[in-house]
Amino acid sequence: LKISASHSKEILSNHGLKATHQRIVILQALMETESHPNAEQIHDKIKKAFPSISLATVYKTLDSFVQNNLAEKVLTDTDHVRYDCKVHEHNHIYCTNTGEIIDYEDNELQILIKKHLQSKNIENLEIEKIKLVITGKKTDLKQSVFIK
Amino acid sequence: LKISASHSKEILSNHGLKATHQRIVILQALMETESHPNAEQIHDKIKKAFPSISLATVYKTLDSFVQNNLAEKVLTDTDHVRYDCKVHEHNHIYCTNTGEIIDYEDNELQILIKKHLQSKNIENLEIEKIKLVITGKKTDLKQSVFIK
DNA sequence: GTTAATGCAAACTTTTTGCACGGCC
DNA sequence: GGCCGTGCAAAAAGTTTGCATTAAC
Repeated sequence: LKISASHSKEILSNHGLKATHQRIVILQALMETESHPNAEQIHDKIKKAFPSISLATVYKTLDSFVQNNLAEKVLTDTDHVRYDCKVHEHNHIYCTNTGEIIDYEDNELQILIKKHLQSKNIENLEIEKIKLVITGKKTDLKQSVFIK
Repeated sequence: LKISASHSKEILSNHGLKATHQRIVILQALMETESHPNAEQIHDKIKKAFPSISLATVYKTLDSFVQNNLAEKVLTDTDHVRYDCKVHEHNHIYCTNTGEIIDYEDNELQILIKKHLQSKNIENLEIEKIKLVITGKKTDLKQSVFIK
């Protein structure tokens, strides 16, 4: 999802963040990268157009995005933290062939699971969100997973 | 789940791993720790009774457990790798208050989700396993989450 | 006896921190 | 102009590696 600098600026303001050049560019990069990048990948991507930007700033900025509900950390089975622009509750498919993390949106599924959990009535737990993690292999590597 | 040294030894052999003193003790520690520890926590726990054990060995051993399907890495939203004894497919509850990872087993749920995914017929994906991650807060911190 | 695992220390990778400087509101 | 964000470099945290020693089968 490509967004303009002014739109990025607007999103930052709406989330109570000062719209610095660095944050504008990092948010743009995060929103237009589908692959759930880590801090270093975002830094690499931005450096071409903005060579002075520091990796430490990317770390700090991504942290501030998470604090302000603009992004969330993605759980991986390696030890690396990756980021996902927070749009709405969605699930992830981990491809064990390629290491990709693919978004899987399925509102019906979300409702199905929540209904089930409600019926189970888990005591002493206030559920904030749920996420299904599907691990598998893309069988046709030349082609993206097609979500019906 | 407490297990004896001889039982631990047996499990290791059954998984094709040489039953060294270190591995026996690490497996015992992992099985009896409900909190999904990381390498350092396991090392700390073992050191009391086995002061010469090296942290590097704990890392190597946990890796070998994962390779041999005795354990699996747990995905956290921090950057730390934690471990879970591999028993069977199960879900996790992350408590945002305490940082705990609590197992949630619910076979009905597993079946429900799988049926749904089958009906959705996701193309080009061979599903290996699914795991639901529930994020929430334990409302009564003095008491453990009770799974009905 | 042979082969593989362990312990140590050093290296490496990823992330965080402190502080002086600069830019946004 | 005041305050917060940034860049730099150094430190910290977490994990891996190489190699000589030791233990399992």
